[in-house]
Amino acid sequence: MNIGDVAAQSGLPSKTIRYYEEIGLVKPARDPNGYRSFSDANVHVLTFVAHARALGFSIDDCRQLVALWENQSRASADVRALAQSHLQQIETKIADLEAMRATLSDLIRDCAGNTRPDCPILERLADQS
Amino acid sequence: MNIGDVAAQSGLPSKTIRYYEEIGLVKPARDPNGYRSFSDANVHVLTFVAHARALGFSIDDCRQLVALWENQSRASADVRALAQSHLQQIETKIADLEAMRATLSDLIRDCAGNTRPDCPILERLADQS
DNA sequence: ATAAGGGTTCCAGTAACTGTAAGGTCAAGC
DNA sequence: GCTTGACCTTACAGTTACTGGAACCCTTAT
Repeated sequence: MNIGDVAAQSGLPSKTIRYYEEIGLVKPARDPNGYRSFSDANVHVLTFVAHARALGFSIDDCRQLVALWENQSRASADVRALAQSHLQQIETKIADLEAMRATLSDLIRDCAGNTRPDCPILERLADQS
Repeated sequence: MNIGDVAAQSGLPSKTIRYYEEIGLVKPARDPNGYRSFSDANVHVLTFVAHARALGFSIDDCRQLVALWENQSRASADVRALAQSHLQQIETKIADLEAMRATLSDLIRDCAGNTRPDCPILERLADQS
Protein backbone atom coordinates (compact mmCIF):
# COMPACT_ATOMS: atom_id res chain seq x y z
CA MET A 1 0.00 0.00 0.00
CA ASN A 2 1.24 3.46 -0.86
CA ILE A 3 1.15 6.36 1.52
CA GLY A 4 -1.91 7.98 -0.06
CA ASP A 5 -4.02 4.89 0.46
CA VAL A 6 -2.86 4.61 4.04
CA ALA A 7 -3.73 8.25 4.58
CA ALA A 8 -7.23 7.66 3.24
CA GLN A 9 -7.67 4.55 5.37
CA SER A 10 -6.23 5.86 8.62
CA GLY A 11 -7.49 9.41 8.34
CA LEU A 12 -3.97 10.73 8.92
CA PRO A 13 -2.40 13.17 6.44
CA SER A 14 0.46 11.72 4.39
CA LYS A 15 2.68 14.34 5.91
CA THR A 16 1.93 13.06 9.38
CA ILE A 17 2.56 9.47 8.36
CA ARG A 18 5.99 10.43 7.02
CA TYR A 19 6.63 12.20 10.29
CA TYR A 20 5.65 9.10 12.23
CA GLU A 21 8.13 7.12 10.21
CA GLU A 22 10.80 9.73 10.89
CA ILE A 23 10.32 9.41 14.64
CA GLY A 24 10.23 5.63 14.43
CA LEU A 25 6.57 4.98 15.23
CA VAL A 26 6.18 2.93 12.07
CA LYS A 27 8.73 1.36 9.77
CA PRO A 28 7.27 0.73 6.31
CA ALA A 29 9.29 -1.19 3.73
CA ARG A 30 10.32 0.46 0.49
CA ASP A 31 9.49 -0.48 -3.05
CA PRO A 32 12.33 -0.52 -5.58
CA ASN A 33 11.25 2.94 -6.74
CA GLY A 34 11.69 4.37 -3.25
CA TYR A 35 8.00 4.58 -2.44
CA ARG A 36 6.96 3.52 1.04
CA SER A 37 5.16 0.19 1.08
CA PHE A 38 2.86 -0.26 4.07
CA SER A 39 1.91 -3.69 5.36
CA ASP A 40 -1.42 -4.34 7.04
CA ALA A 41 0.42 -4.37 10.35
CA ASN A 42 1.86 -0.92 9.58
CA VAL A 43 -1.61 0.38 8.82
CA HIS A 44 -2.98 -1.09 12.03
CA VAL A 45 -0.32 0.66 14.05
CA LEU A 46 -1.13 3.96 12.37
CA THR A 47 -4.83 3.56 12.99
CA PHE A 48 -4.10 2.67 16.59
CA VAL A 49 -1.96 5.78 16.99
CA ALA A 50 -4.59 7.94 15.33
CA HIS A 51 -7.14 6.72 17.88
CA ALA A 52 -4.80 7.27 20.80
CA ARG A 53 -3.93 10.77 19.59
CA ALA A 54 -7.63 11.54 19.29
CA LEU A 55 -7.93 10.70 22.98
CA GLY A 56 -5.17 13.19 23.67
CA PHE A 57 -2.34 10.76 24.37
CA SER A 58 1.08 12.24 23.61
CA ILE A 59 3.32 10.70 20.98
CA ASP A 60 5.42 9.31 23.77
CA ASP A 61 2.37 7.72 25.37
CA CYS A 62 1.47 6.31 21.98
CA ARG A 63 4.87 4.72 21.72
CA GLN A 64 4.33 2.97 25.04
CA LEU A 65 0.77 1.99 24.16
CA VAL A 66 1.89 0.45 20.88
CA ALA A 67 4.62 -1.43 22.71
CA LEU A 68 2.09 -2.76 25.21
CA TRP A 69 -0.33 -3.61 22.46
CA GLU A 70 2.32 -5.60 20.65
CA ASN A 71 3.50 -7.29 23.81
CA GLN A 72 1.44 -10.44 24.28
CA SER A 73 2.50 -10.79 27.88
CA ARG A 74 1.58 -7.27 28.95
CA ALA A 75 -0.39 -6.65 32.13
CA SER A 76 -3.56 -4.66 31.63
CA ALA A 77 -2.61 -2.80 34.79
CA ASP A 78 0.21 -1.10 32.88
CA VAL A 79 -2.15 0.14 30.21
CA ARG A 80 -4.60 1.23 32.81
CA ALA A 81 -1.95 3.15 34.71
CA LEU A 82 -0.95 5.03 31.59
CA ALA A 83 -4.54 5.89 30.80
CA GLN A 84 -5.21 6.85 34.39
CA SER A 85 -2.30 9.25 34.47
CA HIS A 86 -3.38 10.76 31.19
CA LEU A 87 -6.92 11.16 32.46
CA GLN A 88 -5.52 12.94 35.46
CA GLN A 89 -3.73 15.43 33.24
CA ILE A 90 -6.86 16.01 31.22
CA GLU A 91 -8.81 16.69 34.37
CA THR A 92 -6.20 19.18 35.50
CA LYS A 93 -6.40 20.93 32.16
CA ILE A 94 -10.16 21.04 32.30
CA ALA A 95 -10.04 22.53 35.76
CA ASP A 96 -7.56 25.17 34.63
CA LEU A 97 -9.65 26.05 31.63
CA GLU A 98 -12.82 26.18 33.70
CA ALA A 99 -11.19 28.62 36.07
CA MET A 100 -10.21 30.79 33.12
CA ARG A 101 -13.69 30.52 31.72
CA ALA A 102 -15.24 31.60 34.99
CA THR A 103 -13.02 34.65 35.35
CA LEU A 104 -13.35 35.59 31.72
CA SER A 105 -17.09 35.35 31.60
CA ASP A 106 -17.39 37.44 34.74
CA LEU A 107 -15.23 40.10 33.14
CA ILE A 108 -17.13 39.98 29.89
CA ARG A 109 -20.43 40.22 31.71
CA ASP A 110 -19.23 43.37 33.46
CA CYS A 111 -17.94 45.06 30.32
CA ALA A 112 -20.36 47.38 28.60
CA GLY A 113 -18.84 46.70 25.21
CA ASN A 114 -19.63 50.09 23.79
CA THR A 115 -17.64 52.96 22.25
CA ARG A 116 -16.45 54.30 25.59
CA PRO A 117 -12.93 53.50 26.79
CA ASP A 118 -13.67 52.39 30.34
CA CYS A 119 -13.37 48.65 30.56
CA PRO A 120 -13.32 46.33 33.57
CA ILE A 121 -11.41 43.71 31.60
CA LEU A 122 -8.44 45.99 31.10
CA GLU A 123 -8.73 47.24 34.66
CA ARG A 124 -8.53 43.74 35.98
CA LEU A 125 -5.53 42.84 33.83
CA ALA A 126 -3.78 46.01 34.92
CA ASP A 127 -4.53 45.45 38.59
CA GLN A 128 -1.28 45.52 40.55
CA SER A 129 -2.59 43.96 43.72
CA MET B 1 15.15 48.19 38.13
CA ASN B 2 17.16 45.17 37.07
CA ILE B 3 15.62 42.10 35.55
CA GLY B 4 15.79 40.05 38.75
CA ASP B 5 13.71 42.57 40.67
CA VAL B 6 11.19 42.73 37.86
CA ALA B 7 10.99 38.96 37.84
CA ALA B 8 10.31 38.93 41.57
CA GLN B 9 7.69 41.65 41.25
CA SER B 10 5.88 40.35 38.18
CA GLY B 11 6.17 36.66 38.94
CA LEU B 12 7.63 36.06 35.48
CA PRO B 13 10.98 34.24 35.11
CA SER B 14 13.85 36.46 33.96
CA LYS B 15 14.17 34.23 30.95
CA THR B 16 10.59 34.97 29.96
CA ILE B 17 11.08 38.69 30.40
CA ARG B 18 14.09 38.59 28.10
CA TYR B 19 11.98 36.67 25.63
CA TYR B 20 9.24 39.28 25.85
CA GLU B 21 11.80 41.94 25.04
CA GLU B 22 13.05 39.90 22.11
CA ILE B 23 9.56 39.72 20.60
CA GLY B 24 8.96 43.40 21.26
CA LEU B 25 6.36 43.21 24.03
CA VAL B 26 8.46 45.44 26.27
CA LYS B 27 11.39 47.72 25.51
CA PRO B 28 13.48 48.39 28.60
CA ALA B 29 16.32 50.93 28.49
CA ARG B 30 19.90 49.83 29.08
CA ASP B 31 22.34 50.89 31.74
CA PRO B 32 25.90 51.74 30.66
CA ASN B 33 26.99 48.26 31.74
CA GLY B 34 24.50 46.64 29.36
CA TYR B 35 22.01 45.61 32.05
CA ARG B 36 18.35 46.09 31.24
CA SER B 37 16.80 48.96 33.17
CA PHE B 38 13.05 48.65 33.62
CA SER B 39 10.82 51.66 34.21
CA ASP B 40 7.63 51.43 36.25
CA ALA B 41 5.70 51.51 32.98
CA ASN B 42 7.73 48.53 31.72
CA VAL B 43 6.92 46.63 34.87
CA HIS B 44 3.24 47.46 34.55
CA VAL B 45 3.15 46.10 31.03
CA LEU B 46 4.82 42.89 32.17
CA THR B 47 2.39 42.44 35.03
CA PHE B 48 -0.47 43.10 32.66
CA VAL B 49 0.83 40.49 30.24
CA ALA B 50 1.36 38.00 33.04
CA HIS B 51 -2.28 38.39 34.03
CA ALA B 52 -3.52 38.05 30.47
CA ARG B 53 -1.37 34.95 29.92
CA ALA B 54 -2.78 33.47 33.11
CA LEU B 55 -6.22 33.84 31.54
CA GLY B 56 -4.98 31.91 28.54
CA PHE B 57 -4.64 34.79 26.08
CA SER B 58 -2.03 34.16 23.41
CA ILE B 59 0.99 36.40 23.05
CA ASP B 60 -0.62 37.91 20.01
CA ASP B 61 -3.78 38.63 21.97
CA CYS B 62 -1.61 40.16 24.67
CA ARG B 63 -0.04 42.46 22.13
CA GLN B 64 -3.47 43.71 21.11
CA LEU B 65 -4.66 44.00 24.69
CA VAL B 66 -1.63 46.06 25.65
CA ALA B 67 -2.22 48.30 22.63
CA LEU B 68 -5.85 48.80 23.65
CA TRP B 69 -4.85 49.40 27.23
CA GLU B 70 -2.40 52.09 26.18
CA ASN B 71 -4.86 53.65 23.78
CA GLN B 72 -6.88 56.22 25.69
CA SER B 73 -9.52 56.41 22.98
CA ARG B 74 -10.18 52.69 22.74
CA ALA B 75 -13.71 51.34 22.68
CA SER B 76 -14.47 48.80 25.37
CA ALA B 77 -16.31 46.84 22.68
CA ASP B 78 -12.98 45.99 21.06
CA VAL B 79 -11.63 44.56 24.29
CA ARG B 80 -14.83 42.71 24.88
CA ALA B 81 -14.77 41.20 21.40
CA LEU B 82 -11.25 39.92 21.94
CA ALA B 83 -12.17 38.39 25.26
CA GLN B 84 -15.37 36.95 23.85
CA SER B 85 -13.54 35.20 21.05
CA HIS B 86 -10.97 33.86 23.47
CA LEU B 87 -13.70 32.58 25.75
CA GLN B 88 -15.23 30.82 22.78
CA GLN B 89 -11.96 29.00 22.11
CA ILE B 90 -11.66 28.01 25.74
CA GLU B 91 -15.14 26.58 25.67
CA THR B 92 -14.33 24.56 22.59
CA LYS B 93 -11.22 23.21 24.26
CA ILE B 94 -13.15 22.31 27.37
CA ALA B 95 -15.73 20.46 25.30
CA ASP B 96 -13.00 18.54 23.47
CA LEU B 97 -11.30 17.61 26.70
CA GLU B 98 -14.56 16.58 28.30
CA ALA B 99 -15.28 14.24 25.41
CA MET B 100 -11.85 12.70 25.88
CA ARG B 101 -12.41 12.42 29.59
CA ALA B 102 -15.72 10.65 29.09
CA THR B 103 -14.30 8.09 26.71
CA LEU B 104 -11.18 7.58 28.76
CA SER B 105 -12.95 7.08 32.03
CA ASP B 106 -15.32 4.59 30.45
CA LEU B 107 -12.37 2.63 29.15
CA ILE B 108 -10.55 2.79 32.46
CA ARG B 109 -13.64 1.67 34.31
CA ASP B 110 -13.88 -1.38 32.06
CA CYS B 111 -10.25 -2.37 32.40
CA ALA B 112 -9.47 -4.86 35.11
CA GLY B 113 -5.99 -3.48 35.65
CA ASN B 114 -4.47 -6.76 36.70
CA THR B 115 -1.59 -8.94 35.50
CA ARG B 116 -3.56 -10.45 32.64
CA PRO B 117 -3.03 -9.12 29.11
CA ASP B 118 -6.63 -8.65 28.02
CA CYS B 119 -7.46 -4.96 28.03
CA PRO B 120 -10.48 -3.10 26.67
CA ILE B 121 -8.43 0.07 26.37
CA LEU B 122 -6.08 -1.49 23.84
CA GLU B 123 -8.97 -3.23 22.14
CA ARG B 124 -10.72 0.05 21.64
CA LEU B 125 -7.64 1.78 20.29
CA ALA B 126 -7.02 -1.10 17.91
CA ASP B 127 -10.61 -1.18 16.71
CA GLN B 128 -10.65 -0.85 12.95
CA SER B 129 -14.30 -0.03 12.56
C1' DA C 1 5.74 14.03 -25.75
C1' DT C 2 3.46 15.69 -22.16
C1' DA C 3 0.48 16.47 -18.42
C1' DA C 4 -1.69 15.09 -14.17
C1' DG C 5 -1.38 13.04 -10.05
C1' DG C 6 1.04 10.37 -7.34
C1' DG C 7 5.53 9.88 -4.75
C1' DT C 8 10.44 11.52 -2.62
C1' DT C 9 13.70 14.55 0.38
C1' DC C 10 15.03 18.56 2.85
C1' DC C 11 14.47 22.83 5.13
C1' DA C 12 11.88 26.28 7.56
C1' DG C 13 8.18 27.70 10.50
C1' DT C 14 4.73 27.31 14.25
C1' DA C 15 3.91 28.82 20.13
C1' DA C 16 6.02 30.22 23.95
C1' DC C 17 9.17 29.46 26.20
C1' DT C 18 13.27 26.66 28.73
C1' DG C 19 18.01 24.90 29.28
C1' DT C 20 22.76 25.42 28.84
C1' DA C 21 27.20 27.35 27.94
C1' DA C 22 30.45 30.92 28.06
C1' DG C 23 31.42 35.04 29.70
C1' DG C 24 30.98 40.21 31.74
C1' DT C 25 29.84 43.10 36.27
C1' DC C 26 29.43 44.30 40.95
C1' DA C 27 29.70 44.37 46.03
C1' DA C 28 31.63 42.19 50.02
C1' DG C 29 35.28 40.13 52.54
C1' DC C 30 40.22 38.85 53.37
C1' DG D 1 44.59 43.61 45.28
C1' DC D 2 42.18 39.43 44.79
C1' DT D 3 38.69 36.20 45.11
C1' DT D 4 34.01 34.63 45.62
C1' DG D 5 29.26 34.63 44.70
C1' DA D 6 25.31 36.55 42.94
C1' DC D 7 23.84 38.84 39.36
C1' DC D 8 23.76 40.14 34.48
C1' DT D 9 24.76 39.42 29.23
C1' DT D 10 24.34 36.85 24.56
C1' DA D 11 23.73 32.97 21.57
C1' DC D 12 22.25 28.60 20.38
C1' DA D 13 19.73 24.25 20.95
C1' DG D 14 15.67 21.81 22.40
C1' DT D 15 10.75 21.26 23.37
C1' DT D 16 5.63 19.21 20.84
C1' DA D 17 3.64 17.52 16.91
C1' DC D 18 3.23 18.56 13.16
C1' DT D 19 2.57 21.76 8.58
C1' DG D 20 4.02 24.27 4.34
C1' DG D 21 6.83 24.75 0.55
C1' DA D 22 10.36 23.95 -2.89
C1' DA D 23 12.59 21.01 -5.99
C1' DC D 24 12.54 16.86 -8.03
C1' DC D 25 11.32 11.66 -9.40
C1' DC D 26 7.74 7.92 -10.97
C1' DT D 27 3.65 6.22 -13.31
C1' DT D 28 -0.12 6.27 -16.22
C1' DA D 29 -3.09 8.18 -19.67
C1' DT D 30 -3.64 10.86 -23.70
